[in-house]
Amino acid sequence: MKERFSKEERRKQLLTAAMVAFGKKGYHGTQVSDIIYEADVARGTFYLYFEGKREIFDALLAEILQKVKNEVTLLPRDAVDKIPEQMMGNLKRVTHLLIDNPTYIKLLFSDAVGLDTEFDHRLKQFYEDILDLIRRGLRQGQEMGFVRQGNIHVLATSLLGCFKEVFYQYLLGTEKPTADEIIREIYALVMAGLA
Amino acid sequence: MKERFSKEERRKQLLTAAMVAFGKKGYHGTQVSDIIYEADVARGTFYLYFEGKREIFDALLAEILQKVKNEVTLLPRDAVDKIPEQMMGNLKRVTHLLIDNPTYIKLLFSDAVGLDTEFDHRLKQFYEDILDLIRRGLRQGQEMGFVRQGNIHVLATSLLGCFKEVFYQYLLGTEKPTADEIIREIYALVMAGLA
Amino acid sequence: MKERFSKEERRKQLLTAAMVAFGKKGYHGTQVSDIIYEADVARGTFYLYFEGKREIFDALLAEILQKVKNEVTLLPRDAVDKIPEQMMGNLKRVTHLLIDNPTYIKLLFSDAVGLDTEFDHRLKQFYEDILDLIRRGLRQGQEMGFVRQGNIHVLATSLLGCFKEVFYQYLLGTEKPTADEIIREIYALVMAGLA
Amino acid sequence: MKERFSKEERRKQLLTAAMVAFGKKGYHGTQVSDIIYEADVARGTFYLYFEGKREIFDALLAEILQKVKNEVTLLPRDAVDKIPEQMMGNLKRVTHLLIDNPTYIKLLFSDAVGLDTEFDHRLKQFYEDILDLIRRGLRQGQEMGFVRQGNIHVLATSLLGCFKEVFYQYLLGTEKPTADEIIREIYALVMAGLA
DNA sequence: AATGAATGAGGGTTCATTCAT
DNA sequence: CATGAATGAACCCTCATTCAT
Repeated sequence: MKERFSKEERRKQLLTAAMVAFGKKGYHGTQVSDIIYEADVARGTFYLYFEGKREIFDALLAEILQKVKNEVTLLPRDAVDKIPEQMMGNLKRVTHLLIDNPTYIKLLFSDAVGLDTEFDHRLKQFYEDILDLIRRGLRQGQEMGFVRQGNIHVLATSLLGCFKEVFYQYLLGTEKPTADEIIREIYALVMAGLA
Repeated sequence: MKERFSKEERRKQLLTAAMVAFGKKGYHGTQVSDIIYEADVARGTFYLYFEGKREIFDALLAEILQKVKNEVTLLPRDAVDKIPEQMMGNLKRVTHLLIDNPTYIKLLFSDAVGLDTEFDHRLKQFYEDILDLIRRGLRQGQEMGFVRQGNIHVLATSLLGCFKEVFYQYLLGTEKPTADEIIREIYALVMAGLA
Repeated sequence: MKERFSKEERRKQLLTAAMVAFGKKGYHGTQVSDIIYEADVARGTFYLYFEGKREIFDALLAEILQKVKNEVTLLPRDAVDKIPEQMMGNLKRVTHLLIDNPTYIKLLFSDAVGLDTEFDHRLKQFYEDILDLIRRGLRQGQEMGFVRQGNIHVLATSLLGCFKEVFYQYLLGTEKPTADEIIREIYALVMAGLA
Repeated sequence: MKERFSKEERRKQLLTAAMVAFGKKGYHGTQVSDIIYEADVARGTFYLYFEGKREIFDALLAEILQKVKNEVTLLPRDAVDKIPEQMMGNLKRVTHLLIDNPTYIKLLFSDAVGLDTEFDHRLKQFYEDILDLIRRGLRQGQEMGFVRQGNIHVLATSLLGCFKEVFYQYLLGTEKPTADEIIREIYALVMAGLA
């Protein structure tokens, strides 16, 4: 029998193990065996804390999504003229969060994608929230005159895409730009396009 | 026994069935049974044409990737001042291809992602090619002075991301912009940023 | 379309191909594909001449068993004092037949064994015939006084075993005695043993 | 859920079930389903203990071969004049082992034969060991003068063959001699034959 | 008489989940 | 609380045989 942990510790331990396991082999490539091996816990114990493989993945993603939101939802509202700085701040914080935790990138951009309809819905909701945020920023910008007119939806989506792709390529490719480079370039693109 | 087809037709028929099946339930959710049911073909027949589920998916993706490339690789080279038009053209053609075949979007942006290492490599190669193309365009733009300096890699990746995300959201979300809107907005963003 | 053969030639051609194939990989290891590839004949053609894999194997074995019997059934009957020479002759002829056609050994002692109940019966019948022959020889030997008393069944079986095992080891092992050595030794064992 | 067993017991139980199943229908005729039905165990349980059908057969044969060796390897070495008795002892013990466990005969002389190359090798090794033993006995006999000169290899093989065939016919035929008869006859053949 | 694409029953193996201890 | 042996539905793939041409 292993050392005793509080319920909460055990859960954390399993979540961590699952993150490692999923990070290595992806959702489908990971077996419950991998997780319990990583956590050094018996098979049955796993099901004491989570309903199954799917659920622990959910929990993991929920955690990550929350962490991302935490870095981002603190938006302006009052001082409208600070929007650019605020967006810059969001950009910075999320970038650092992801660069510091590459496994988050893997799970978010790889394993979570196309898992199943239910999950797609959850992911959609998450991106919807983020997009909403961006759209609000854009609209305020438009009202203040420093953002041009145009289809806000496509615009916001594009911005999100810039951001996501950089991380996706970070995961896939060999090109590993620093957080600062990423932030600077995206900000510049947003501000002035390619010109 | 079903109607007789030439080997090539049968293969096509199976590929089409597979596309439908994968499009409905995604790679992991699809069983070989689904494909042969869709194709109205016996189990053994499937294995006469493909080594297995993985291989038919590969073939399908290869086909899609090729179709995308076909719309895109026709790049400038001589008349440098036509680069913007050319990129616009690429944008247009690929957009129409994808909007006309939403299943392509699903397979490319959802099922193909995070499948396994071997496939990641293939996808990486594909995006690498596209990124290369974009980078070449950007460099020429820089030389001609209408693209500002900056980290070309991140810039190109961002542009790719704008594009991909729009389609990804097209798949996920309820917002279905028309091909024209998509093209116009991305082009505007690229040209001038948000300003 | 291949050259035309008479029915009989085609059948022979298939039997030969089957012998080669079975000889290489054994009954279970051989697929119908192997046989038709070896025979350079289409799949359907095979079933035009034989009811199936099992039947062609049967035919093959029947042929071999017959060949063996042909070398052996020519037994004495009249001139009782010639029995030793006759047995020696049988020994010689069968030995040469098998050493010259090692595939026969493989099929007889390896693939045919334990195939199924129906085949076991056929093999049993074959050995029963051979054993009968040996027993008749032994009985005559007993009457004439140069074979000692004893359980004729076990004795005959043992003699058959001597013989079979030598060939089985010929197949399995690295020790490849010549036909002459084999004949001489077994004959000596039998003779000295029965004295 | 069935009664609980120790891992070792479960393994034994499966081996026993496999022996029964293989004994009934032979290796190729037996399905994993037969084994688990016989063992009254779920499909997955089987694969918890053995890698597959082939492996459990291997284990079974290894066990039988070991049992046979156990009855036989206790050879002379010091008192050379006791060789005949020792061989007689070996003969006796193995005969009783096999007569008491007819399934062993089936597996050894029927199913194990011609299974595949890897297995042929294992079987070859087994017989090689036995043959070695017999050859050693024969050589000592030659030195002491009660075994005549001759090709030791063929001689040893023949002796092994006598023995094997008796059991093979025991399996195949209707003639079921008692252990004593078998022993007496073979011994007599060997003794008188070598004199 | 010959062909070879199509068939589909059959068999093997995996792995998420359960539950008696 | 923890354990890990047992479960069995789910799936994949093979290959002997058929039959339209």
